[in-house]
Amino acid sequence: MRMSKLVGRRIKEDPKDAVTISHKYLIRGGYIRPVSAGICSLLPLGKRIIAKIENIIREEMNAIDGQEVLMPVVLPAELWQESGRFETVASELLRFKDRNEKDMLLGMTHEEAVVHLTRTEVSSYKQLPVMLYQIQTKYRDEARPRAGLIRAREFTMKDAYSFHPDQECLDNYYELAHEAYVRIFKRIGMSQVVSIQSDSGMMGGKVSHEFMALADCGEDTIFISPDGKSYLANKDVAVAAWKYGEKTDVLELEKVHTPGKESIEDVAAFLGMKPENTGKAVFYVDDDENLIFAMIRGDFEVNETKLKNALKVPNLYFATDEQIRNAGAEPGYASPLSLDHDKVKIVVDNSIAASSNLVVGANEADYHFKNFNLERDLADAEITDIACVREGDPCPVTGEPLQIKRGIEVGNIFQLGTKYSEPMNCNFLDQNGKSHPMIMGCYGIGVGRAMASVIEQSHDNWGPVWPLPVAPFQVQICSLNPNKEGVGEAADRLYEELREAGIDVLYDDRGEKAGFMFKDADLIGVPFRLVLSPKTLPNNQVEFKRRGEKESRLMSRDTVVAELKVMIDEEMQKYL
RNA sequence: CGGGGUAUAGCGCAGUCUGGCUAGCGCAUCUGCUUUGGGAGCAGAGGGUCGCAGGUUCAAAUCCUGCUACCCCGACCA
Repeated sequence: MRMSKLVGRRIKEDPKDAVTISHKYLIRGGYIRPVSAGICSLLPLGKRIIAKIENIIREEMNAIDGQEVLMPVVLPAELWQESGRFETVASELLRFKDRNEKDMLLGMTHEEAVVHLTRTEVSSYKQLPVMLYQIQTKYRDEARPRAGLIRAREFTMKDAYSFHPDQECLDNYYELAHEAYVRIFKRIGMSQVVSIQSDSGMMGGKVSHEFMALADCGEDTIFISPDGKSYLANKDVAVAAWKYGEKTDVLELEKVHTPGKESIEDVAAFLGMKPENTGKAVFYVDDDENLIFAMIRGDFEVNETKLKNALKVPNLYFATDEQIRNAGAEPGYASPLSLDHDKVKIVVDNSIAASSNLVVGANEADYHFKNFNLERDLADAEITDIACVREGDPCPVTGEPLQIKRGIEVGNIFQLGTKYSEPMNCNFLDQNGKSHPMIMGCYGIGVGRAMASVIEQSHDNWGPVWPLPVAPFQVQICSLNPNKEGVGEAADRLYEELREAGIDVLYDDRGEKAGFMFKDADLIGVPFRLVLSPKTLPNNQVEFKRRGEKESRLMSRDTVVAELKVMIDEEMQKYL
């Protein structure tokens, strides 16, 4: 590619709206252009990178017997009504009507579509297991797109779906898919990707992992053991080996006057105690307005994801004061004592069960009780873990203090089970001619998000430093003073030779000032740079520099093509 | 969906408070000359529905009303 013809201008200044590194460089380098909030076009440079990422993904999916398909972006609502998701998924699903007033939607994920395909094409145990995948545009009507490609409304996704006759087969394949994902991210050149335990959310299913690119701008919070491998989990599901201290003798309940002390900190300070000597009450309601009373020790926060999973409800909302009063409790002074158990579902954290003589509300303004003990005062409560892990809490595996990191979710894998196959009648016949729903897994990768994540992890003050396997070009030629000493003609010849050698080469033939071309080259981030100039060409030499390194060195013009081929091969080996 | 901010040339901005010459600056673009090792200089040129719609006024980028879009924080997020 000749730079004089390349569409996509470089921009000298940071765009005012961009906050993250990847967003800035994707705009400044001429990789993407925004069209609307969370919607953008890919320019030639961006498209080249995306194509390389897609090909790596494709190779690895094919290597685990995946078959590539392409499903529609526009789907009929009836398909989503079969699974029930047309109603349950909220406003991220863009719905519309066609000219015949038929309900349609833009696909945001394709479980329904792939089940539709599989139930018509696959019916025997002899055909299983099978995995279908596609690389396709998805649309999610995000409430708040941000950070360029990190959270977009329209984006490219690789989504794969596997079908199995039994759980063991899925377990085995899930492991294969996990290994394929590890290879994919290594080949893309992301050095810091971890697979963590995660919540499966609206996708359903039990076992799931997220692949997180560690980056400060990431939206997800991850807890990691200090060794970086013993324990890794999303904050939504993270657990810790909490030590709650010793149980002590149960004391008599004692009502105390605590005027105006509503918060845990105020009450504890007023009574000369610590937050961990108190019990905190948090009220929620679910979609059916059932009231839920969650109780946890004062020094912890309730983890709503854990609570949702414990209650098996999709959504929880903070209860209003009115709803709390209707159940016989007093906001700010709510108590597990004297609650109407018929009107409220009670869930208690392990921390409460493990503690003695806590301060709790008295269900009466300006009063608390001392010496609450679960086993005496609330014996029938459901006890489980609904606590948020805190930084420094002991790792459940090693006991070391857990660390917090931020991550960008670039991929995820789920075991779906029969969540879709059962309601949608995706069945197969076993050896005995008996019909069973297929057991499913699904496996996603955000392609654009992966490109942005590579920049987040691989850049310097001048632009991205692309790993060779995904770089838009492998080699860039800068021709300085092309009208002197035959530099221009020599650069033309070198460009042709490199192309004939099968090397992806970008040729800056514009004859701009050196600094101008170098700045552009930095923004394009091509791994290998060759400079031809009147300074070295008369000696039959070209300058060679790796992107990201300071030092350059001279190469003989006669051997440069061969040397580059070797270097490219060696460099590619590092990512396998 | 709640809170905050912005909207003037392709990009970045000034001008708006206090209404008043032909709406300005830097970068980018085009022409010519000089330059050429980390975003060059000189000279010239093109480019605007001042987000949209109403209103006030002799006069609106500027004041008033409504709307829209975009960005940031939060809620939400397979």
